[in-house]
Amino acid sequence: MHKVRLEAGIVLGCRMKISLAEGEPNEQACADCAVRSLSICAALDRTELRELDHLGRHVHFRPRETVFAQGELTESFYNLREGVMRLYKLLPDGRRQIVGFALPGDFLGMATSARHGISADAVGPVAVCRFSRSSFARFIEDKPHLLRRVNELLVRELSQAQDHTVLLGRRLAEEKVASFLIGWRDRLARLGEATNRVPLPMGRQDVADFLGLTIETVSRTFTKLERDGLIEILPGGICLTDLERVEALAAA
Amino acid sequence: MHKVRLEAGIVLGCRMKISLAEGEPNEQACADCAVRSLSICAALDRTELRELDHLGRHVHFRPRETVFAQGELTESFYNLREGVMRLYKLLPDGRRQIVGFALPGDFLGMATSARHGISADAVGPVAVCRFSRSSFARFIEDKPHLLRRVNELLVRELSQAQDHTVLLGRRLAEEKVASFLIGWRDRLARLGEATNRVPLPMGRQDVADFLGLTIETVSRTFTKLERDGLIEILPGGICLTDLERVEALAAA
DNA sequence: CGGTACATTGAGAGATATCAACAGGCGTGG
DNA sequence: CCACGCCTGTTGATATCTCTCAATGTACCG
Repeated sequence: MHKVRLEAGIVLGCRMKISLAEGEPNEQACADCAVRSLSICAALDRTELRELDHLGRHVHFRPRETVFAQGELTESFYNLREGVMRLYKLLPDGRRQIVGFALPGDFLGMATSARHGISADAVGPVAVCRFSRSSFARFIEDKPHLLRRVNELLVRELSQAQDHTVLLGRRLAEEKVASFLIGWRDRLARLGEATNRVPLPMGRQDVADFLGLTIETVSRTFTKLERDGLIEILPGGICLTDLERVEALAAA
Repeated sequence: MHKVRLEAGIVLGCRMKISLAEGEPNEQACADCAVRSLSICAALDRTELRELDHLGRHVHFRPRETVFAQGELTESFYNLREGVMRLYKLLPDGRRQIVGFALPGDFLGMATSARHGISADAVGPVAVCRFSRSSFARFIEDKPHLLRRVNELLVRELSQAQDHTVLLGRRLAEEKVASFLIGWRDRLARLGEATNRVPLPMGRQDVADFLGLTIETVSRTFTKLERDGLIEILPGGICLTDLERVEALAAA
């Protein structure tokens, strides 16, 4: 049996053209943005998009680079255009909890307080649109449709966080892993990658820190699911061999 | 040593005058609302408050009564005026995870989808302001200041959810309990009850379901913290005897 | 005073963590 | 082209925390 590495598509940012520029002017207009329909920008009309062009700066990050960190002053907001990001919190003794993975279209960095409550860094190569907090605040201030859009995204995020809460508090390792695979697959599906082959651009440690497990338990659980015929472990991802049973576990 | 029952103040809704009315007209105007400064209503001017008077209905719930349930159509939003509510999710097999406790000023029921993602019921007697979803949507639609206020509350809730996520995924039972006590105390403090005596209107099972533990573990952990001199267990609540050490545990 | 619901305590089981060893892929450099 | 080292992932043996099951205790209420 020959296993092919799961190639993540464009949304996961696996095309390796990386620029190191720190805030190049937007060579590409918002009007042509690939993730516009997914992001907060979906709420904007042509004029507003042109205005936004001047506010945002395209920035690229290499794998493992930090975009912003817990405790830092909130000076910018970010619209993720390409790639995957880890959002996490650290305890003083180094324990880490990943609160979520960000995908293209996600809007990051919102905070009531002056400082970021979480850290965010790039899983693979990442491209974002960066906005200065103050100018973005001015831009959004009097645009009810944009405010409603932000609202909508926040409610969705909150709902996701609540689901995650149930997973962490009340599910067994096997259910956590299955639930993660299904959830991740569904999110990718909304971006256009819809198969039962789920690319996992993040490593096992990331999965563990997301699910509140150790890396060993995640590894063992994957292996068990494979032995039981629910999944197949491929380099770079997972194939959901028996989708029904994985979904059953995830719902349990 | 004589232990006095911890009396929760007005915010916890322990004054037992309960009306069973199903949507009485607002006998009391929004302008005089005790929780206005805490709620989304803080963003409204006098005219808007009068308008809101006509949209909201005062409704009371008895202990354990359900305000809305997971899966139900989202027909109303709720502004909690008095009392404490449990917000939770159930797994098909009955496991329960409490995602949060609501206090006066909290705005409940927001959902992107047509159905509620969580259930909410009254811990003790509860008083809410109920708004029809559609009329509230119409009211808020073109009011940027109100939309910004809602965003602010959502961001705060999201941040709380993320903290909860870390607690569930990466903390030991002792840290969870300490963290819960500190967090609950801080929230009550913002409502005006600021002592080291923390009333706990919810039962042990609720605490357990909030912290992702069993009732026995919560009980044992309380007992251990008391034996170690960090807290004193009182009927109806907890006294933080050694605040420093409890906070150290909570931060850990 | 008995009943019921809630809380505490104990003993043992079980799930996951920890510690440790090993395997495989990949890039570097000889 | 192969050898080496590094990083990531897997597997095994044991420890530990929390759960489960069961009994007991306690407050509240009719």
